[in-house]
Amino acid sequence: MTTPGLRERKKARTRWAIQEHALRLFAEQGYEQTTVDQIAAAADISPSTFFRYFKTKEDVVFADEYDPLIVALITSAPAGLSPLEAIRHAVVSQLGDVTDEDQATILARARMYENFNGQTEVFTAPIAIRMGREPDDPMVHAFCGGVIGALLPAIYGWAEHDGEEKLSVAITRALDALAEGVRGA
Amino acid sequence: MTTPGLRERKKARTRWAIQEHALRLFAEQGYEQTTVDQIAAAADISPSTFFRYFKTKEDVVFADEYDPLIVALITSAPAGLSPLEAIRHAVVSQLGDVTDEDQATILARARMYENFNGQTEVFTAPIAIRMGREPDDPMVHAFCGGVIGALLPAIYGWAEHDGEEKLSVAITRALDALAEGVRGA
Amino acid sequence: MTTPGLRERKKARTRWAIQEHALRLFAEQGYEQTTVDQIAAAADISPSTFFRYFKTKEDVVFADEYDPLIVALITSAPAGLSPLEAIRHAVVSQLGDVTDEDQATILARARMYENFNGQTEVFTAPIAIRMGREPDDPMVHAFCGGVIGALLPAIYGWAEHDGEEKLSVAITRALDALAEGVRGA
Amino acid sequence: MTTPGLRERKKARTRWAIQEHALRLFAEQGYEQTTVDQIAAAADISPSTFFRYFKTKEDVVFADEYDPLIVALITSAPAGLSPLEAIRHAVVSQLGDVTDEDQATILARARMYENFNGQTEVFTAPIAIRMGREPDDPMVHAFCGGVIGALLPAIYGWAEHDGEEKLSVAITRALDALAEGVRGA
DNA sequence: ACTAGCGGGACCTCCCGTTCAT
DNA sequence: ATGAACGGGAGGTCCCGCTAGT
Repeated sequence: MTTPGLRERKKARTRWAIQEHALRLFAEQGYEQTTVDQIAAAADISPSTFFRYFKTKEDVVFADEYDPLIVALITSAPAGLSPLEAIRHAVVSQLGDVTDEDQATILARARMYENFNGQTEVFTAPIAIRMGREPDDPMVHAFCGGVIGALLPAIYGWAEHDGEEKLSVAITRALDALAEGVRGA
Repeated sequence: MTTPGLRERKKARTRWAIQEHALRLFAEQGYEQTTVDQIAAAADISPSTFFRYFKTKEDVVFADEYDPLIVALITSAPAGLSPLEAIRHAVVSQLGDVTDEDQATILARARMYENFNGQTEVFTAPIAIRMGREPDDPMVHAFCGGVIGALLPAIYGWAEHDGEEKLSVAITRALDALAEGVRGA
Repeated sequence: MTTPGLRERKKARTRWAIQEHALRLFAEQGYEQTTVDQIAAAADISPSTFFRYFKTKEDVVFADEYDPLIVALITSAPAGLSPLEAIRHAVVSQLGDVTDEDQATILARARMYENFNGQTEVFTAPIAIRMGREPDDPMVHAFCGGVIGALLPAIYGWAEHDGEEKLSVAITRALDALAEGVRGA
Repeated sequence: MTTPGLRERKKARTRWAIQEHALRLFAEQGYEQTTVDQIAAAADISPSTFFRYFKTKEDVVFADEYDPLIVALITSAPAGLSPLEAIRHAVVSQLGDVTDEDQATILARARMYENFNGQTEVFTAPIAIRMGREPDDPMVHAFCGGVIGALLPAIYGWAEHDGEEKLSVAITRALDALAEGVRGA
């Protein structure tokens, strides 16, 4: 078992170059506005090579080799922490020393979130009132985003099982799970 | 106050037909697999008419006239409820008597959530262990979805303001907001 | 024979409104970038009404009621003038008191000329050298534009008659005609 | 200096085939009446390949590799010739042995000139009278085309500089430039 | 009658899979 | 085996003719 050969190193470099340029372009121009051809040109490879390294354009954003780190951090968080605290611990730990490239990745991912932004207003507007805050307060967005994030997989799971149980049951369970995870059961 | 005239009624009928068939097809074949031409054919209109009513294919899913109802329900929820409980109250109320069309809309929206599913595993896997549940337990997904939902707007807002404050601060605040909203401050 | 009825006046006003807004939009955004729908919206009519007044989008630019004036001016120019001088006389006379609307029309027409600009370089570059001027000197462009303008109908006429005579003959005649008209024979 | 390789040769052949068939179809059916799909079918390629080689449909007509020849011919024309004579010399030289393909290109380009034909009548009608010729005499068209060709860039340049000087000044200069170039100053 | 709306079709861009030359 | 070129097909925009409501 020798040190990774020249081929492997070159492959890694190519992969890194693609991601690097793709994320930069996404940040500069937006995800939809950036074409695979542009990325390929920037990384000085052919478009087909792009697809050799990443199955789809989306994969550039979501292929992340740092994910295992988060997994490890959550797993190894102190046992007394609630799930929410464990995640906070892990995320904040990892993001403490975020490099420039990581920033680009994060930004690119976040940009893709724009697509989903539209429907949050349904919740943010009335909730802002209830919380006594402005409708564009980050805390309102965070909370409403969290609720929606909890609802979506519930609805999706319900839809997949085609109504075996009532939707309201699934939703109630999801929001309970959110509360439980936050509180620490 | 006259009757809305044939023109308006026809327009409304067309719009409804497009949405109806689009959502049905999305449910049957998936969103990506359904083409605008298919929708147009099913609704018995021309593809260009489709784009007259909805600027993009996505818009069919996210144009929802029932949203105001949710807003009203949250606003009018009993004052003592925490934000989370208020939302639960509103959502469950509205979904109590969900019609078939609503179901289709809900399902279609949820299907689009698939795109975002990829990254939840980062959290679900280790959290499932901490919660003593299976990795595909709906409650694990609900909680992790909620956390991600809270994180995304925080990250996005941070990216937009280009690092005025540390990312870890923004994230901490977001998770606190989630906790506060859940608990009821 | 009464004064033009209300209907006629309204029609004239509509026509004027269309042209007015169209030319304004062309000037602001460019011809290609302006859609008929935008023009219709600006003039507060429906797109189909637009086509009732102007057969095509192009026609807005080229429908010009002041053309007869130029014809009259050229015809009535002093007899001793060469053709070129007669045209100069007519054009300069009319353009002496150019209104704002006329300016818009002129500008719009000229913008459409952009499409033809590409091929002038073939002549301007070497001719600039021969004339001892810069390649973007207005006089170089004027002369080369003139030559091309004289060549095109010659070529086109030749193509239409499908080579009854040699192309070089047609071209020679065209350039001679240009010289003759300029000099005044 | 190696042979260009199969790849390059094939590429050149494809490009040539597209242009060949496109120009033929333009000549047969007119430019507007010919669709890109038809051209692609005739050249036995896919429509998307068409757009790989030419950014727009128009580009097929205006992409011309023979232009450098004209430049060279004008540049190397005898020093004593007036600009007009130099151009005549160059054009007639090149068109002396015009191949069939060249003919097609020329014809196609000239056909596109049709779009601009409309406004020449303003000049041709009265000028024909002054020149003592028929209104459709080729020489009348050549001369008037030349004048318009000279006027257009002047107007366009004037519009671009937004009226720094009077339009009549720009026009006078343009017509002077035409005269000067024709006469040989 | 006048005009709003729809149909049809062209243009052009993009993504991604596949084929074929090197 | 690597990668350049191509194919196929969808999305989205625009123009303009035609149908049919007011």
